Amino acid sequence: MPFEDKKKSRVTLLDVARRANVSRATASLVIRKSPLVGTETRARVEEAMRELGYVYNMGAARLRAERSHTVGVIVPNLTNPFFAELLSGIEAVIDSAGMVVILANSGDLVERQDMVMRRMREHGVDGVIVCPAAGTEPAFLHQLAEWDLPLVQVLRQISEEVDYAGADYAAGMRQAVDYLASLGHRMIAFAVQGPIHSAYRERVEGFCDAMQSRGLDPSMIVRVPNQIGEIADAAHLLFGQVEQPTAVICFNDVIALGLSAGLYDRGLKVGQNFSLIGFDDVTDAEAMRPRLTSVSTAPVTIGANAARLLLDRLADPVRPARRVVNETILHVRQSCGPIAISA
Amino acid sequence: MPFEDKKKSRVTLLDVARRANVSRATASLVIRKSPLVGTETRARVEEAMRELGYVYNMGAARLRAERSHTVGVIVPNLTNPFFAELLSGIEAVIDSAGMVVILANSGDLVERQDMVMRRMREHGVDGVIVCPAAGTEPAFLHQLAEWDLPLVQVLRQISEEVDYAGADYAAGMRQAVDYLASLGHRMIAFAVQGPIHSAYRERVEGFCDAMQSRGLDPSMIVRVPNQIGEIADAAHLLFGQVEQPTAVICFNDVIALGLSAGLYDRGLKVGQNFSLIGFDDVTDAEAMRPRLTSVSTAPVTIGANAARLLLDRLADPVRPARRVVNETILHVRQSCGPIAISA
DNA sequence: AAAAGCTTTTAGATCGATCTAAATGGAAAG
DNA sequence: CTTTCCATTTAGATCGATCTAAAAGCTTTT
Repeated sequence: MPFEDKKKSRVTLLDVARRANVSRATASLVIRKSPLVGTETRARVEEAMRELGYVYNMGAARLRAERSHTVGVIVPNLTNPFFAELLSGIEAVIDSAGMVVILANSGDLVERQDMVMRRMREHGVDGVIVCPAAGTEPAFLHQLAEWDLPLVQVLRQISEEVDYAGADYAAGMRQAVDYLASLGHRMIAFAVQGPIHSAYRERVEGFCDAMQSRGLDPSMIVRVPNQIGEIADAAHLLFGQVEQPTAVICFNDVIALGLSAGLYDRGLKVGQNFSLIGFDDVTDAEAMRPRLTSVSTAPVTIGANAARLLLDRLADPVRPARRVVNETILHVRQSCGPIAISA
Repeated sequence: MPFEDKKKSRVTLLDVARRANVSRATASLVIRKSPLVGTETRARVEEAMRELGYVYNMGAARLRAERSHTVGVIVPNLTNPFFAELLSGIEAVIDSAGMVVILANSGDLVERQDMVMRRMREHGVDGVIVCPAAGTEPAFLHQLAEWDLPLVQVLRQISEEVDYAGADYAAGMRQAVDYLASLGHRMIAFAVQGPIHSAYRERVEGFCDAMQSRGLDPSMIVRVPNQIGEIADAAHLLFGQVEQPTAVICFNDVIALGLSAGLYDRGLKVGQNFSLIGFDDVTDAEAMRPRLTSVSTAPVTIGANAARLLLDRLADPVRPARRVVNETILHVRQSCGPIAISA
């Protein structure tokens, strides 16, 4: 049994350098793939690294070089599959750039967001991708700029002067309204949910604009509960008004799933005597019956866009702010039918 | 305009110390809440920190103190809502311990898992929570132990000598089988999917044991496609055999959702002339129609358990390995009915 | 043979915290 | 009045990399 085992716990660059008969500085150049070192020397150092099982120490490197190869990501809610997909897109791009993601959940609370942001700074992240909690002030983002912390907003936009990646929600709403109108619907409701933020407003305004430009009444906006199990029971809200809708557009697919169940409970046949459109087009849409027609916002793509935006910003901190707004696509399936049958 | 702005980019502990008329060492003690410093001194230092807008530099601290307050989390697939919930449970506990999560996606590929693990080591994580990719060798985990990297397995277990947090899948299967049997079902199928790992085997074995102990035939195991859209079309696989099942247990809720659609397409009424049980009980289960009876595995809780296991391990690196296995709960809703009606 | 111009290598300072071991000051004990 | 003891405070080394500026080897010119 070798007694020299626990002696030196960590193999350092100095150990590698000694083994390869070069200086610490040269070994450092090899790691960083500098073109300055000779081919033969490089090979010798790499060999030594292998033999000793050397592991690069980011922490030490960061201290000197002021780059941590670390990106903070702050989302309001991890449980929501939509954010999980977003995160997946971010992670893939950040990973392929050789960096890692430090994750945090703001719970859509500005105070927690402040805390989390502080922690990110303490950990020395190179930049942050954040889906701002509802109620975030523009001052918050500008504060970060003040601190020289590169930042990208995703899904929700608070400030025009900061990079942003999202989807064209208003256009998505127009696609949904246009499609329903083309089927003859005139009484179209909009079922909304959750905290109020830019993405929320864009969808509501998109809905109103699209309705009004066709001479339709955009006032049938109903709020449904946040708990998925309670949405079905809220279907009656659609029919409390004087005018009865023949179709409903949902703020997201989860609402669509819930309302679909609620309409079923009331004996209505979705796709036949009532039409339903979802928003986001998460994977479940394909598995619903009838298959859900939904406006796809491609969260994975948005995440990837946000990550690329941040990488570009890191490369050039003074470039002007950019906005990458993804086109939405109306995915027509079976949950809508012509008004003729509906009536 | 003040010209002294860009001079000193970062406020260091030394700046704070000077401002408070103490030494760097004392200021350091204040940050770490050491009881050694006098009350008056502590107040003065804290005041100075506030005035200067001091931000703690983890990177520097870690270099000296050998603790990064960072935990690596490796999951095979972020897109899956189940893992998103798991992650959410982990994040909550890690966060409340004042640490942060570094996230990585192995894509269920052992080579990527190796890469990702290396990166975690480079970043100096204090420990790792990993849901091992299918096909991970026990040697892999022991290697990590060799490196003194504290580790917790979650959801899937590769080695008995390493902490593990999961659910009692076999018991969950027994609950499902017992329930269906109590309704009179004797021909029960099991629809499975995905890569083969310990959680997969535990469910299959649990199913077989439960069936056999009741004298039932456990051979009706069918594999369905991974793509959610294709599952519905695979419903016919259930009826290709000589013996026709009257009920099916699904490996997870996604399959249940898909098969439910497929059964609907074939004109079968789930809960009336065919029974269906899901597994995991993700939030969608409540919104399906008929409401899905499902075995709950509480991923958020499992995640929290894993995180606590890791924290305990960090506190005491030599304690014996523990296993925290969560009880499953059969959540009865409406997707199952007695055999009498089924037949 | 010396000077100039490359390419490659290196010593030593440095990043911002923590740790060790010792110093300081004041109160209590002798 | 000295000595001991306790509570605070501190100087200086240290963690493991990177950076700067200069040195060491080369070849090529003059």
